[in-house]
Amino acid sequence: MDTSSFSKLFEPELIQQLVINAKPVSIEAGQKLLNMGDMVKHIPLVLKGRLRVSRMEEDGRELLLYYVNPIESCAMTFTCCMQQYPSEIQAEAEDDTEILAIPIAVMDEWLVKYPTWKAFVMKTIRGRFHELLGTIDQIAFHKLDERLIHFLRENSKASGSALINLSHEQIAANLATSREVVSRLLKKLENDKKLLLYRNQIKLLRDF
Amino acid sequence: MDTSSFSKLFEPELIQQLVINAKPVSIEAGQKLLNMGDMVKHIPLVLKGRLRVSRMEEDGRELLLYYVNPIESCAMTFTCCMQQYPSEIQAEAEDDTEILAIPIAVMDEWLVKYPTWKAFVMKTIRGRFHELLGTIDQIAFHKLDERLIHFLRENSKASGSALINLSHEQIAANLATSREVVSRLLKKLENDKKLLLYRNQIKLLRDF
DNA sequence: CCAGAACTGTAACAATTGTCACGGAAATCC
DNA sequence: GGATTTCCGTGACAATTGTTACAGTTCTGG
Repeated sequence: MDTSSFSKLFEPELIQQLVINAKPVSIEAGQKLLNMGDMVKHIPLVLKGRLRVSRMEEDGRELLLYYVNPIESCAMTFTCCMQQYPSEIQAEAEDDTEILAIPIAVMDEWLVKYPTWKAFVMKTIRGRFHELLGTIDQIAFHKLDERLIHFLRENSKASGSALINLSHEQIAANLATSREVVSRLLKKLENDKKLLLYRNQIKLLRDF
Repeated sequence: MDTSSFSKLFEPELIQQLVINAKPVSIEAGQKLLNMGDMVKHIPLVLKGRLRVSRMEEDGRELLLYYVNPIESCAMTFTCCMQQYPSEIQAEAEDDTEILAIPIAVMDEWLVKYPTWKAFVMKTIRGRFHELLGTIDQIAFHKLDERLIHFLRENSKASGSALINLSHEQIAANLATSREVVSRLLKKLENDKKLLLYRNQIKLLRDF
């Protein structure tokens, strides 16, 4: 197991514990890791790739909450699992993703034992609060065109590329709106020379 | 200091620590406890009354995030203060409120030392995540009329009364919309015999 | 290659929400 | 009591978003 990415984050003893207790798991892009209502059995610690955390309504409408990137974990999972509550969110792999699955029993123990783990947990929770607040700001205070631009920017930043490989349908799901509305707004952005539209792909231009 | 409400929650030794370290503070209704951007110096533990936690845009629009009720604390404060980050939210007293102000230094220590404190912190964080997700659901998936009804219901439940003492302007602020829109929707609800409108007051009827 | 599926473009229209403009009623302040 | 402020009602209109319908295009699987 390659634990080098954690060497600056955790003390050696904790890394030893990680090797002993955590199970490496590979997830293909698009595969579900956790459904809403599931009981959380493991904490995912992302090594490579990216997890998409979202929320879904009964009617199938979805809303992106945040991403979990490498060397990060999922805060909602911490708190849900520590009290044996069912998950209120769903998580799926955005790209091909590798994680360490940490059994919930040990993480509670580590919290008391390893200061670096405690700090990591707190940092993770703070980060997720921050992102949730960002999400709330977006949907409460911004119009759909701004939210779309924000979404495309974030997506581009995360992938490190000006190319976004998503269908209008998928984008609409992330913003909890309809495909037609997204198509309309995207076309407007294309007319304004902000981007180029292809099938299943969007290219952001210089002055996006 | 009256610590009886915590006797079931915390072990005796921790209650001793509370008495030694926590400072009782009274806050009048409407008074600000924390502004956005402030550094957090103390954790508030609510004894009586209620704190309103909200978020504000530059242009002055506000959005209610959640309430902190007696024997609860503010999760965002935990994580902000433990890493010395400025607050991303503001808090003010909804009613006349009494809190215990706990210095941040000790709470970190308690986390390791007292299992009941750790459980309390985790429960608080989970609860806030839950409420934030509820807020997100409301604004992302529900129309304004539903959100208004939801807001009135919550408010009534919290105060334990069918009377709501708020102006249309204040309600609009909580929902991040305009006064006129709220007036319009309230009038519709009144016509539907769901409630009665007075100046600065709303009375919810039987079949609200 | 053909059929069907998935994706995109677009017009027309409906519903919701936001904004402006006012007027009147109720509370508050000298 | 009269002036001023705050609150509420309401009409008219604009802007945004949602919905329906349909056509054309590109991909995919036999």
